[in-house]
Amino acid sequence: MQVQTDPLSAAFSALADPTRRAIIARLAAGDATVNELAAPFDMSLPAVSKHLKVLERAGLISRGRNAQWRPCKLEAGPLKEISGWVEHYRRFWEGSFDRLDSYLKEIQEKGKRHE
Amino acid sequence: MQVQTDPLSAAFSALADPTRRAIIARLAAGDATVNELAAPFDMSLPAVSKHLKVLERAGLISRGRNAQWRPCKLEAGPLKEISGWVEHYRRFWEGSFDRLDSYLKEIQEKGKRHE
DNA sequence: CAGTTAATTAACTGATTGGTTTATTACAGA
DNA sequence: TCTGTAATAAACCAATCAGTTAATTAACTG
Repeated sequence: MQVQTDPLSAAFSALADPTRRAIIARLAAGDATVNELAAPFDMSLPAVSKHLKVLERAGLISRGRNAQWRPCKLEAGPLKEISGWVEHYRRFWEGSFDRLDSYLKEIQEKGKRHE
Repeated sequence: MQVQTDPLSAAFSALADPTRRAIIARLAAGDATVNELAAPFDMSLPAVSKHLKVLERAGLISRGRNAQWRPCKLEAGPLKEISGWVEHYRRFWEGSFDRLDSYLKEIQEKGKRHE
């Protein structure tokens, strides 16, 4: 199961599945248990459990414990990272050319440090 | 190769790879040929060609033809879609109000759920 | 035409993904 | 302590992914 990818890749990968995005959307309305999250899907419970594990490993959700229920909670950190990443390209669907240059320079610096 | 997924999934999936994100970053600085794009990577040319195909199928790049070169060009439509999707969750990483809000919601639900 | 360069296709490989069914763990309540 | 419920783990499977090397297509050049 997904070994040591960088956080951004893990987040993108986790969101590249409609089921998992639907789970995120559901959690935006409030915390929910695994069974509650699984209800809308024509899929076994273990399958949903696996999706939740993917989301958890990507940091997109956290899970608490309340008796035998494991309430899931949306954690937006990775969403913020994705937003930050994609916003650097905003000029490509709009008109302004600000801030991209510094981003590219930053990337170039990282490359020189071999990353 | 990747059969008929929805556009958003295809875009997220395409971006869930550091090599492909680096290619996107490079193309943000201007169009480039396959060899130019492949240069920074310790990877065979066919491997890069495959990455480009993934990006193309996701609509993130387009390819023209200039003699034997295939200039690649960034297409930001899918990036805009991702931006739109993720912005729906902005409230989850802005402000401490939301954390308090979900905390209160959680407390409240402890009493009335699973009656 | 022959030779070179740019890029893709083909065939193959090992790892990962997304789902299944069955078994197991953890807890609550009578 | 026994039973039911919530959830995960284990084992398995087919499909996809990310890379390789070797072959092929397509275009320019001498």
